[in-house]
Amino acid sequence: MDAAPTERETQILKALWDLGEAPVREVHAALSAEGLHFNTVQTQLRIMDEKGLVAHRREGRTFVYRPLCSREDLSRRFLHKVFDGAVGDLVLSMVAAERLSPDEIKELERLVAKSRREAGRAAKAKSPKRTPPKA
Amino acid sequence: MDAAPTERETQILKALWDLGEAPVREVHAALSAEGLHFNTVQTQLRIMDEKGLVAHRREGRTFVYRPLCSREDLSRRFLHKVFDGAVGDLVLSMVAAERLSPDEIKELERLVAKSRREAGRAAKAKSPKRTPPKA
DNA sequence: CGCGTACACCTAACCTATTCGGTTAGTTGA
DNA sequence: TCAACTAACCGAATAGGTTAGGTGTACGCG
Repeated sequence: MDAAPTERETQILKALWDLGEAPVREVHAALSAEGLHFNTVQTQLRIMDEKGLVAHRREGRTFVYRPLCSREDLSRRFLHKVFDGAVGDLVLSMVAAERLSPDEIKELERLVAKSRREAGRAAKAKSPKRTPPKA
Repeated sequence: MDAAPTERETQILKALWDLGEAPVREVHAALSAEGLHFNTVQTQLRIMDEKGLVAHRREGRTFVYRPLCSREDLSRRFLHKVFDGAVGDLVLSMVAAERLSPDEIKELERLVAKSRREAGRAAKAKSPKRTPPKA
């Protein structure tokens, strides 16, 4: 995906991240809190398909959609748009903005330490991991 | 600011974050790479003013603008929009998306450790901090 | 076969974002 | 005082996002 998802599209992507892969009906159901018309969701998905944000396959007579844009993609986009790629600044900003509790900060330390350990290995392997589900 | 800045508005905000405070002319100059018409920038700033994304004061005959929306604000918005507020997930995602070098990871560790140290103190004090630049 | 349901597809309507052209009105220097 | 400059203000034209109403078709059922 090259195009940046709009607000609504992001919402739909979120539903797909949870569902992994789903027909319009399920996406619509997952977004029921929004009170959108079925056709609205269907149209959005078709547009997102054209944009390359999602892909679909036929399952009998219905289309089953799956996301082509991950949270990482959005994170990267945001990072460069707002922080010009300075990860450190983003994290600092996060900590400042979210008033993390000591527990949360410990958790962060743990995560960072873990990724440090994995960094060495990942250099050689392909580091799969974060590719969304696939039913 | 309640409204989310659009793409262009984010770009203008970035210029203001760097400039701290500036008249249209300077913002326009800072965005010269975009080849925008002066009036375009001026109009955008007026709209952003109405939206509450920036504020202005008179300096003789010209308006001097300053940002009312910080990087933290956008970070928070993004965090909740995409990760439902899970900071840890965001950081993980960042690390995955940006292929951080061991050095960068060490830097992150340092930042997190520092904020941990500050968290203790901030608990008792009022934790000011949150006021952006001021020329 | 005739009907209701479920779905893909098309299109219209509306709203917002984005970009400028044109106008008006202070300021300055000749 | 007038011409040139600069900046605020107004409005229009275009594009894209968002929503939903219709149409046509395949499917299962009495």
